[in-house]
Amino acid sequence: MTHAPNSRKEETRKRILSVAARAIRSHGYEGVSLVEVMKKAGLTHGGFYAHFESRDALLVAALDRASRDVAAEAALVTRQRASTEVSEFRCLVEVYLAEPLLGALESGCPIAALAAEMPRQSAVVHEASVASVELLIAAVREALPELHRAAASTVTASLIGSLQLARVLGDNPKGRALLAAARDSLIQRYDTPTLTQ
Amino acid sequence: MTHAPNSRKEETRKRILSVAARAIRSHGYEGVSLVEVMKKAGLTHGGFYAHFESRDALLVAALDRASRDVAAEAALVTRQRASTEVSEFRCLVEVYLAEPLLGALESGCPIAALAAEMPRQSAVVHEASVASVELLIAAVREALPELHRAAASTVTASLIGSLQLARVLGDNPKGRALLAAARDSLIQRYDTPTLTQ
DNA sequence: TGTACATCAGTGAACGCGCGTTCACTGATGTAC
DNA sequence: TGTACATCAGTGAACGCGCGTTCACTGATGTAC
Repeated sequence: MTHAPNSRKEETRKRILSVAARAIRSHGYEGVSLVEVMKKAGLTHGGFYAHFESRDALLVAALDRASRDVAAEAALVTRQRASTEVSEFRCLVEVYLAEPLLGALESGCPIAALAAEMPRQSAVVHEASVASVELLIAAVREALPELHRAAASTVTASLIGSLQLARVLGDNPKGRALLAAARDSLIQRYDTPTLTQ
Repeated sequence: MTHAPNSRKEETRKRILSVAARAIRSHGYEGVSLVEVMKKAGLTHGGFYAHFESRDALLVAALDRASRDVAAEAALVTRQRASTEVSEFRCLVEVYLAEPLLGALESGCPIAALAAEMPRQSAVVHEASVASVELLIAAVREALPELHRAAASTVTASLIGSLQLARVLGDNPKGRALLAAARDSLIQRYDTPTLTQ
């Protein structure tokens, strides 16, 4: 019945963070409103500074949270399919460019949602953004067959660019076709056994 | 000495539009401030509505202007090199992923700067954005060797994704390396004579 | 078990600021005669 | 050429609004005895 100290506060903080991790993806760094985030977390805005030092601190934590969530989902799908013949790279591409993401801006990779805003953020937010881009490139490198690991940054760029363009076209046949073409192209080109050309 | 009617006003409008075409790229749709745009055009903010019906109307016109500027530059470079052996596709890639763009957010393709914001804009701005994405894909298709035209949307996604990621890394060796890798990868894969594989 | 008190998560009013938009106006330009 | 007037591009004050941040407070939770 006794809780660890700070347990209730900690839960509230997690709730705020979870709302914020969705908000940065659906509205962008600059579109996030503290009042809205707190409201969606079931609180009034005044309590915010008991949990985060500043708006920037929230953006940094939310980016981290969103990145971890996407990485965890990719890892989960990969593990689930480990027994089949589906490669790690194919799993990554299919998670990253999954069709439901077209209509769910609050889900999916935060870098696809935020890349263009990253260079103009404050130093802390920019630095966290750079780190998160480098982590994504490293994750893509790990998932690629050894033969193609040098292409990691190019593949990452294709992933985020394709998701963005498909979302602009919309959750409709045009957007879905663009997404499918991107998946096919990446898998055909890079999902080859290590030793063949 | 006599000017055509509206000539002075027309010039002012062009000046505002030119400032706005840079502003949407350096600050995003949502980061554009009318007060700032007017100030940079050498005017006070009150006069804005004599030139544009609304903020949205400016965003639409600025996107159009920026898109045309980039297309014109690509066409110019292609024409300048027409006598050499450099292909149209290679010119496009080199203009689109040119190194000086790393430190010049106000230049370059507006879609790289705005893609993630496009799905959440008002109907008019979103529609203009979709049209501009489709125009870019069509331009890429035209520039590609015939053999590879089916890959137009995938190539476009690589272009915008690469420019964005390189800009996040910054105007430094890391950003330049990413950009160079993207150029090399695209040229190596797609800039092949029509009939060879 | 029951009362008294300390802790602390969350509330809501207030602040100064920049935004998009409106509008009465000023003053320079260009026309009429 | 010179004066009187109309046009119209641009000015600047004002509006209502939502923002990030601060802070005195309330009221529920948990501890001491």
